[in-house]
Amino acid sequence: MKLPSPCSDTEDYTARQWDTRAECEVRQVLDRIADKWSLLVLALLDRRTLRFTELRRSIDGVSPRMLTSTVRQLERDGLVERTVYPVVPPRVEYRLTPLGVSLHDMVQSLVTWTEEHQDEIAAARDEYDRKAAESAY
Amino acid sequence: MKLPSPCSDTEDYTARQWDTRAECEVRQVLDRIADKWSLLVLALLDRRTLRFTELRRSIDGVSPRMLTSTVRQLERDGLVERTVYPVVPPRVEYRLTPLGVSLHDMVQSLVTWTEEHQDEIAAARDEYDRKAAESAY
DNA sequence: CGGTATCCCTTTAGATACTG
DNA sequence: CAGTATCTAAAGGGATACCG
Repeated sequence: MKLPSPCSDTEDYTARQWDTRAECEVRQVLDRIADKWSLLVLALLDRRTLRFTELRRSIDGVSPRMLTSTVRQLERDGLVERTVYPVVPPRVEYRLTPLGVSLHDMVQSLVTWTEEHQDEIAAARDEYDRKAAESAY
Repeated sequence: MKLPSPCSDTEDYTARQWDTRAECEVRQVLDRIADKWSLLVLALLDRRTLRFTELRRSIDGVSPRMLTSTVRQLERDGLVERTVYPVVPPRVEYRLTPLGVSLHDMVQSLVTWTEEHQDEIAAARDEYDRKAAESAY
């Protein structure tokens, strides 16, 4: 995803001027946690060290290309630590950094919010779809 | 975005079994707040009612197609309320529902997390890029 | 004013074969 | 084992013209 972002020119998120820089920090974090596999990796590495193939087997449907790309981005952002052991066959281990743990905690509270409100959302959707269906006649 | 999701088969997010249903609630909420324009709309409607054109003018670069799609999804999820006044020319107003306010609060705490850790992330990236650059030689 | 409809392009992700 | 390379498919989003 690109441009616009909930970054304000001031310190206040609710300010009226919106930043459209791709560099916006909030947007970047959001893009990271919202991508298709990052959250799974973050959760699997919670209090646990896993190797590449272990991650791959634990995440149903991920291709080696996407898993590599995902862990590399997480590593680049300082959320995951990658350790290469110079042995044959190669052994590479992944674990969360303290920053990764912190983000995982943040995500947990989003999960909690979702659990608390999923019924409301579902009800809203049902009503919306029902009204849409009846006005189609 | 599609399939996999940080939904467990149990109540516990940290459980080991991962759900790959597109219906996962967490994934749906994440997809909503991570899309390109929803967060901007949510923030602009904070404590404020705005008309379609007002939103459009406030969000730099949004096309009518995307703005319509964005507010419709937010409305369907019960986050935004859309009120049509049967006058000519038409008048349509958007405002947050209590659920929308609640999600906006949740997002605010993500913003806060990001502000608190953006220096760490930036430092990690710099180091990663620096190492990548030097190992390229 | 508040949208829809249409077309097109870019980004993202999946499949698969291959390698140090 | 832990990836990389290449190709393809699909989703997301932009531009623009038009309509009730």
